[in-house]
Amino acid sequence: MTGYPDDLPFFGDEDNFVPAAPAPRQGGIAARAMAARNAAPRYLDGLNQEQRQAVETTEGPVLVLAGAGTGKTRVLTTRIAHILATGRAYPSQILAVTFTNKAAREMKVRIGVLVGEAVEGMPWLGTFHSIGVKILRRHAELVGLSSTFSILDTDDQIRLLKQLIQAEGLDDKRWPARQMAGLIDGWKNKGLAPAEIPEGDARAFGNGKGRLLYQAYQDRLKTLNATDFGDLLMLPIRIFREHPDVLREYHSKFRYILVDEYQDTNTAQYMWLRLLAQRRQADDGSRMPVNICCVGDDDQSIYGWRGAEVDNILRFEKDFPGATVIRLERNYRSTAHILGAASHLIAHNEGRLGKTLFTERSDPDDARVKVHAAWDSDEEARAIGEEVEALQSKSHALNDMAILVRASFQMRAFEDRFVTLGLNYRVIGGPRFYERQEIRDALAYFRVVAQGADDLALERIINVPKRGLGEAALRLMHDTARARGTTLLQAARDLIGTEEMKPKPRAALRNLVESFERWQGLIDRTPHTELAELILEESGYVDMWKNDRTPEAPGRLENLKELITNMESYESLRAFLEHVSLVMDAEQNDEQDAISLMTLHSAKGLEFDTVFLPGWEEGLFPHQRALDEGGRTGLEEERRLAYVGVTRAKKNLHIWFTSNRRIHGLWQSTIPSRFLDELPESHVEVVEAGGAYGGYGHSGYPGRPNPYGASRFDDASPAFSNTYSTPGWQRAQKNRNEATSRNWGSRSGHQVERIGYGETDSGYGAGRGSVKGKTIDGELVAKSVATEPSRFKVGDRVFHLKFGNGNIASIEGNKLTIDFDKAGQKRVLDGFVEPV
DNA sequence: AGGAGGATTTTTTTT
DNA sequence: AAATCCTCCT
Repeated sequence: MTGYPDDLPFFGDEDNFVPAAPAPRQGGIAARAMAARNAAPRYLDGLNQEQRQAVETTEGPVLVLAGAGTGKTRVLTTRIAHILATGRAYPSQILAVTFTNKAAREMKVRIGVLVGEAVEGMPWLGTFHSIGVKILRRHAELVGLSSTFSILDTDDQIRLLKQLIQAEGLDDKRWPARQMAGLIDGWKNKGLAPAEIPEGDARAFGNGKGRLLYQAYQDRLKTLNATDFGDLLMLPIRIFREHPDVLREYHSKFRYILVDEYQDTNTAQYMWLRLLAQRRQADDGSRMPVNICCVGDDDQSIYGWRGAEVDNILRFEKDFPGATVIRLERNYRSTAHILGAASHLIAHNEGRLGKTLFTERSDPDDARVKVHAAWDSDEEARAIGEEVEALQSKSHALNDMAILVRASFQMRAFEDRFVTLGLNYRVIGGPRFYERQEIRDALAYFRVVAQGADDLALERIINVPKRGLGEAALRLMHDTARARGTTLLQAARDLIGTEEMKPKPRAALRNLVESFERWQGLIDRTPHTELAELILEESGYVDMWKNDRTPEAPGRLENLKELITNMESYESLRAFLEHVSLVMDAEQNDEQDAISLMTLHSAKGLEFDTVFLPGWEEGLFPHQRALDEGGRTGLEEERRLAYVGVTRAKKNLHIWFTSNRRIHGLWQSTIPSRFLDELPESHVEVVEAGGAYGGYGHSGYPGRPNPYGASRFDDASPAFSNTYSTPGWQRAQKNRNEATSRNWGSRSGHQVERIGYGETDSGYGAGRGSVKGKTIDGELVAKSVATEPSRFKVGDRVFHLKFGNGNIASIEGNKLTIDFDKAGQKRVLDGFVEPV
């Protein structure tokens, strides 16, 4: 064990923000003594030459280009251990940023192993966001917040924006809050304040009110004493820029900066880093080295859609002149076949820094990458389930296997299958614990108690459980709060003393307000788990679910219990709330043996002996939307995602595609992914259908009954043809086809050869265009309905799929009132009926 | 105010 | 197909 030097003072107190203690001087007696004691530091054992260089080049800017499976995390953790062990810095003087909480956790554990307990003293190891909060809490008043500010989740954010959009007199259908949230997020990722956003962006939303809404949103956040996720990056940047003295504090504090997954940093994160790293002068006027070390792999940049700029990594040497660039190209993870497949695939991308991964493994027994075909997603899940069971019986641990999907909806088929098989599985990053309705409600109660100004939280639970405080009551509270410039809770308090409300809601409101006051009074006197239980009981929230007869109710009560249990490991309600807002994931127990199921995105950084990659079909992977919105860049990002997937596998890799997949409830035939063609034949083996997986599920052939429910491969049923011969749908079809051919026309050579691929016209039309088509359909159909005079006139006889035949009684625009023979009078949209 | 049932939309990936 | 949203009815 290479111990952390005992004689170094421990520096763990995060709140003790003193100017940095001087680091032990290099070459000083103490340092030399330590070096002697650690003559051959064991942590360097087993590193190859490049890795060792990356660990030992502690001074100056360093860029480590680390390909998949080349020991990147090991280098990072060892480097930190090295800095600590050689006495170059105290734990609190190292800033280490990761992207995910998972990665931060793992690094903590691994440094702990290398260095011993000193890792507890690394207060600045975390994600960009968690470190951002820490900085922001310290200096909140500099940006007009108080240090108890709350962090909004996406739900709150959207509700807030919706209010603002409506307040501007805009139609929130035409201008969805979700979209506005996306825009704001994008701007914040670029570090742009409302005044700085491009004019074009500002005009694009809400009849040119984009900028105004953004500003209104920020103002509102300030009065709520709240931030959103983007602010956790933006606001520290603003503080650094506007308060050089604060920035200087951090300059002298952080002696070493390390950044993981540098290829995924967005512009705001980049600015944040540069502000911290690009100091010019030390306090005594001498030039200080910028000890920043960024580790990344341009081939694994998969967060472009979130604003990540691969450019940051390509530009590193310009930003930090004199940087040492170290390449890690020796792969320790995968077989030569898997590595060969991955390299060949990623070589189809342009604009790479270019690395050549190699391995010294060569075992003739290594399996090639296997490509399998299935009829549909059910067969795919069934066959993979079988393969998993077969491996299991050959004593492979489920823990060593993973299924990596492109989109989370794909997970369901596997979950269903594994439940039937009784196979343990673990969903990683799936539907998150803290995003469940009951958990969010409970948290909203806690937020109001802990942060009385949290209007959004109060709004969320004001009528949950039902207390007769509906829209009218809420509107009154809002108006009062706005008129007096107070919080919603204060407005409620004021209102119960007046006659403005009807007696019934007023009593309910009084009851609630008094409860909150009582709970708030208990916050410092009662253990927080106890208080939490008390709140959920007294508010009637628990009873609400106890009385709920839906099948989910018991599960929800379970979740609430688990929530309370989770809270025990935090010291206060506030600490817990902070954790939750940053880490939306509850920790999972990886004790028992289970196969992992997750998206490709959340698989980055992990590895498994056996990996299954289902759903390699055009439109799904590469995803149609990535293609439509990102063009060539989008395609390349998808390819990098495929590369990430392939390189997760150590020994066995199975890739699957199906001929049919259900998209939005409709079966579509699909074309195998172009990425399959980009795999090198020498490393791939195509597993013939038939054999073990042959006879399944080809139930759609005409003449055979389909045991799996309706399928469009059966001859179209009357109901089916009815639905799809409505004029609205036909118009949609026509538009879709036009849109599709436009797409094809504008595409470049690469796709042309694909056309011949899918011989079935349904594969081409339905599979490809459908996603895009739908979006376009929506608009075109809506427009034509709105502007054209109705195709019908009063008295027409029409047919409706659900209600049968009837006569049109009256027409308003595209809405028809129809007297149905059987169903009586109904109002129905024009597109849903057809003339008889 | 609240519920029922019909209409509409949804799914890419995440801190 | 399922979840959410909306409208109308009680």
